[in-house]
Amino acid sequence: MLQNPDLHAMAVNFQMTQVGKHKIKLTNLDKVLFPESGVIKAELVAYYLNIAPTLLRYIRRRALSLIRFPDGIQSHQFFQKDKPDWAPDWIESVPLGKDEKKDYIMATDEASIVWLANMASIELHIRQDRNPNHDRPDFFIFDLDPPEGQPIREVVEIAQQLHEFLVPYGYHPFVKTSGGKGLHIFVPIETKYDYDTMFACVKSLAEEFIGLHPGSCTLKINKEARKGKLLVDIYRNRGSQTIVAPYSVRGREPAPVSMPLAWHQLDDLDDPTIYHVRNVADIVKREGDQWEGFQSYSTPLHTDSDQRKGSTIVLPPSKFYKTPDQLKSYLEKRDFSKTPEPTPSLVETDGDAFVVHRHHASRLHYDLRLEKMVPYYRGQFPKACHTNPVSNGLPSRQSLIRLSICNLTGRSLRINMAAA
DNA sequence: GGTAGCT
DNA sequence: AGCTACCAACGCTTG
DNA sequence: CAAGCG
Repeated sequence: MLQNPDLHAMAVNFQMTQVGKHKIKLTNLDKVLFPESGVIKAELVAYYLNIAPTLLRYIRRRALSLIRFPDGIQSHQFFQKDKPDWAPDWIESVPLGKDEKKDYIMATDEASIVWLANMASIELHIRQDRNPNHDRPDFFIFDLDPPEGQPIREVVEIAQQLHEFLVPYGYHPFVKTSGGKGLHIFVPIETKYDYDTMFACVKSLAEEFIGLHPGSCTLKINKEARKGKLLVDIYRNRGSQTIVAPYSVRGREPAPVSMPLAWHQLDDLDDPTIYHVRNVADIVKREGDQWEGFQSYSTPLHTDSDQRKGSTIVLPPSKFYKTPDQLKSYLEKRDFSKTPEPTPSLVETDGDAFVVHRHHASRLHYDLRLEKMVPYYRGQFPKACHTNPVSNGLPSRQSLIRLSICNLTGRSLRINMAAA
């Protein structure tokens, strides 16, 4: 007979763990959350712990919306934004919303991710802004929402068309699965526009794109009006709207993950549910995060004067992207006899090479120069894009990207990119 | 999943 | 001691 | 104006 009433009540169905410097009580680890696939809570916690370092790149300092399924996906679910007053004091939060009366949960480290997972927070949704710039989004979204029964290959084709459409504006779109049949396209932007400005810009892009593909796409939410067409959902690009985070699990069978992909991986994507809670951590460990450097690709929003004209693109000034003309004047200004650096030069290689320079300028930093043979975009980079810094118009089909890596904090790296 | 308020 | 309620949000369209 | 939808 157990004498301790607490011990009796809990039937020892919990265990303590420590993640970093925080102790966390994990409860009901054998509870089945996904009945068909048999995924239990221990697997959810393990997944989120393993993916945490990568996941945190996309959710750190973002107010979260949790979708929780404490008794599994067959039972009731609910949103949660407000931090409960019984949460550990090391769970960070930020007052937001009307009258700032809600204390939005933010994940800042692996421990907070594990705490969320133990709460059966299967889905993590994020805003497009990062604390403390809650009125300045740093990416925009196209949510490609196919009509019932549309084959995934048709969704892929539209995503690729949208990709090709956006690149000439200087944007650098990224794609991920939604976890269902949809695809999400994220486009990083500089953190200097309010939501209204961003939305107007996205809307004008979407309207032009739909004009090019009126038979297959629509902006109309109305069910009748969009019969059989894929909805290009731009309406999430507003403050207080959210979208499922990269690497979030979805609350349906077979526990799929919203999986960031490289564009070429769409070429043979037939079933988005091959990416799920049981294999994504291993895939990322083996093959890497396909959105690596996401933030470094941010660009200004385009303006009306940035319209493509003929075969020439006018890129807006950017601290990350340089046009060949801008680079030419930069290179002319450099005098390598006055610096201790070796003069950059092309090296005879198979195409892949790298050089690291220790560069003690106004701030100590390291320059990493990567040279890689890459095929033109999808084998046929549009002529209109020949001044894009990624292809750089080099006759040898070689792209050079200069990365300047500055160690600012001793812990994290800031990476600036420019074509070179 | 954890708590509070009610019976 | 057991039961239940709670846990988001907003513009837009439709009835 | 409430309900439904994304």
